[in-house]
Amino acid sequence: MITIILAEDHQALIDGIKLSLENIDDISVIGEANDGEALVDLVRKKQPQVVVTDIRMPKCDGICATKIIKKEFPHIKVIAFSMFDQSEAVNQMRLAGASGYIVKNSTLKKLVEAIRTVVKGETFFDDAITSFDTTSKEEIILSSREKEILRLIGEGKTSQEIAEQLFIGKSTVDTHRKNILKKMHIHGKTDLIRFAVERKYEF
Amino acid sequence: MITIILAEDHQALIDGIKLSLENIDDISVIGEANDGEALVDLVRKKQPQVVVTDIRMPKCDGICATKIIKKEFPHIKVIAFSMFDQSEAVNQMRLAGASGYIVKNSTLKKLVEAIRTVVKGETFFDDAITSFDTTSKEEIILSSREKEILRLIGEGKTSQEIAEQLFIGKSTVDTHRKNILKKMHIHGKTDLIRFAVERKYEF
DNA sequence: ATCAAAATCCCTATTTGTAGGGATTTTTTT
DNA sequence: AAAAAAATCCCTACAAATAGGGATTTTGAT
Repeated sequence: MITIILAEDHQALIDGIKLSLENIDDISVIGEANDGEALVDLVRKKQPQVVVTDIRMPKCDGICATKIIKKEFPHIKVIAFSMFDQSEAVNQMRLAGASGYIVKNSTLKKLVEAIRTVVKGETFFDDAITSFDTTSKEEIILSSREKEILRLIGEGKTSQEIAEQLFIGKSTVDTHRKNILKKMHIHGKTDLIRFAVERKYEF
Repeated sequence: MITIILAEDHQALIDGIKLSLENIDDISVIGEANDGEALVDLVRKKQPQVVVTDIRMPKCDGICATKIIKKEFPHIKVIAFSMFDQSEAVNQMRLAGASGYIVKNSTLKKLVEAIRTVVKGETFFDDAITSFDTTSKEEIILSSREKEILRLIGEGKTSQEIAEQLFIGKSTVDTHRKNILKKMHIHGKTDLIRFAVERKYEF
């Protein structure tokens, strides 16, 4: 019997997946969580064989949760379950230690296949994943100040407004902005905002 | 027996909802679609009592599909099922003729409740919907050129690049930009991009 | 054929962001 | 205590977007 824990901030999706997996004899859902922190706590308590987690989640995202889980329990397999085909996110999950990645608009059959594959020690990456750079070893780590500023950018604030809110100079905000762009290999405000919007959960 | 059709571009979610509803005696899922066009076709063929549809969908979004359905079959109730609490989207769905609105991270119980409520002729709007302007009667209708430009803005293109791609002047693009901002009561590029990104399906 | 809407273009001015460079101070880690 | 990382600030220059104004042409519908 394969024991798994589901993490996903949309309860309807959890309910749906759980119900579907009830018909699968060799898989048992032993827990569920709606955010990263709850997931990590639950994993510590129940120690499942596989964790299926969304990437975008409140409190501590899938990447963050995976890092903690893999550090404490290297044998537990993690499968990322994402809404979008974001190559950067895939890569970050891979670096965090995830063994599989499937997009949400795939069928539940694929999920079952992925679960069975990772428990065998193999990896399972969805065909739908267009491009992910297996060569890249660099981890994008934003400092807390950078995350804070990125969040405010995503909220639509200008550098000037952010500076006033944080009681720092506009030049400082601009510098952080530049560093964020550099770290993420991004050019232009659109990509920055897209990034901020797509990651509009807690950083 | 309440007959319903589900429309949602994420198959996993459809599978989950369908399975959950199988245990509900008075509700029967008689069809499913992954995009707006397929939904409208299916509704014409099967004429369900209720349509539960995502807003963000390929080809013809939930708003567009709802308008067509309500025009051809005013008696069919439509419930919007959205990922986000976007007040603008809620309002547009309401104007298009939707009888209900629930966010996806609510439980399936709420969905069942919503379905039973709308068949009685009542409306069901999720408590999670923070603010939606019931007074506003204005429908935001972007012209096809404006939609095209909004899409390109969302892809990260600058006015200059858009102008070159469409073989028009930069000033024209700027004018369209201004008109889009005005029509949507939006200020600043961030909101514009947020809008474009959140609506990154076909317009 | 006429009217309205859509699409096209230009002007000025201001604000905001990007891209380089450099520099200091504070905090954290080793 | 020394090294590394994070956070702070400033400079110049250029590109891009916003906001106001006005104007013409094309297209679609009655």
